[in-house]
Amino acid sequence: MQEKKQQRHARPATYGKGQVRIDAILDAAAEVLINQGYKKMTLRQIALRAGITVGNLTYYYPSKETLLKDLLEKILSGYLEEMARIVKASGHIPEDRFVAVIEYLIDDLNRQRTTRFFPELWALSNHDEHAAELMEDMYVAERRAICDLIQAINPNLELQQAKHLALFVSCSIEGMTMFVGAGKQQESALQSMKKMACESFLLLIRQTSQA
Amino acid sequence: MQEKKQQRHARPATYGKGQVRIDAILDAAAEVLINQGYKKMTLRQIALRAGITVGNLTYYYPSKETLLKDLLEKILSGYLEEMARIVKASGHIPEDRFVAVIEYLIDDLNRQRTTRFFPELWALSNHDEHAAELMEDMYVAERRAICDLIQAINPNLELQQAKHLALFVSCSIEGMTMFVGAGKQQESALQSMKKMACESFLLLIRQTSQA
DNA sequence: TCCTATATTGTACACTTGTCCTAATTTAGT
DNA sequence: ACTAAATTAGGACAAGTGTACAATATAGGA
Repeated sequence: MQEKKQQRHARPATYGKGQVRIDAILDAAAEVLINQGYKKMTLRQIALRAGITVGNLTYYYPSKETLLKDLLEKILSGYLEEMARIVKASGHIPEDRFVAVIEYLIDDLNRQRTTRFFPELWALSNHDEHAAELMEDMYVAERRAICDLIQAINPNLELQQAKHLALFVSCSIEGMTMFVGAGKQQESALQSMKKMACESFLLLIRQTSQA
Repeated sequence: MQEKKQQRHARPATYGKGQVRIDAILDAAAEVLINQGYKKMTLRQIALRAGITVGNLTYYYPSKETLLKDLLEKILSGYLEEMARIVKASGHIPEDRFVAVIEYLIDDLNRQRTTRFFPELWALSNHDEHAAELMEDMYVAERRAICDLIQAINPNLELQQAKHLALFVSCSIEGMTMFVGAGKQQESALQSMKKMACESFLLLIRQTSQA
């Protein structure tokens, strides 16, 4: 039962000041990544946004690689925690909980932070092994949560079927990132997508039968 | 009835040699983009892969921006042409044609070229206006094709409904890019996704009623 | 063959990148 | 106040970036 510990790659900050700095650095890095893209996410831009010097930045993060690791871990774990919160907070009727999760995920596309970050992550994980691992971990957890809900809705499903359904559901929603939400289509489209997705997924889950 | 002309941004090549060079440059650029990502898509890498010098490269493309334009236009128009070919080649029963298109799009995810290129494009279009326009043009055309098929399947649908359905279908498939196909999940998952997608989409199209 | 536009090379430039290093400043416990 | 560790600033570095340009080589019609 190994717990995946939240390990920081930054220099361990002993004074309070250092801890604040590290947070500021990661926040600044996230802003730059989201507002300007990974290509322009340079140490100097991050330092500028964080209000410190490059020298100070490299004191906490001796390499850009470690900074990127911490940044991705922080952002991704944020999404996972929020997801877990939604699952817990929703009622006890499986259908309702499923719909709550779907609607949360789709509503999240209204945040520019989301619609800009994930394509960067996907592109990054194409050629960055560590980014790929972190991304995989997050989606595995997301699919597991969705899979549980699916099995609660239709207990007759085999595990493999439920897993494939969860994968399909996850894909369908992630695919909206580039097209729906923050500054892309009209608001009505997002509402329409939500309705369509929920109805379509529930239909698919209920009517899928054992092999 | 304006025709969007396929305009090259490269220096017009008068000799045959020049035309061959431009093709080689774009092919090399595509390879580098797909194999190493946009960040490493440098003029020197492209020139190396194309077997020419940087000086020669900048003779045809005086700026990296124009090279990127031609590259994206070439790749995207390739996908659009292939898509149009599939639509034309499929039978005359609407359902069959729809399924053919869906299956083509999903099967295409078996090409690493596809699963690597599109995330790069999505990330690029986050902060590159021109990339965003080209991408939008392609997806608009794709959705129009899907929308036509949807209306053929269920003529009772209002245009807006059909458009939203097409958007949902397109999103669902694009979302698979990061998770299914070339070196991601097992082959069985892709087959399962194909089956699920077709059944689910057809169900959704048939049962959606007028507002 | 010769000649001119085309194609190609090699080099140079100004700029940005991540990383490194030393000196100065600040912190918090004694 | 003193001190040792932690933090910060500022500058330097080599490597890599896109771009510019003059010199050379090649193509293909006259």
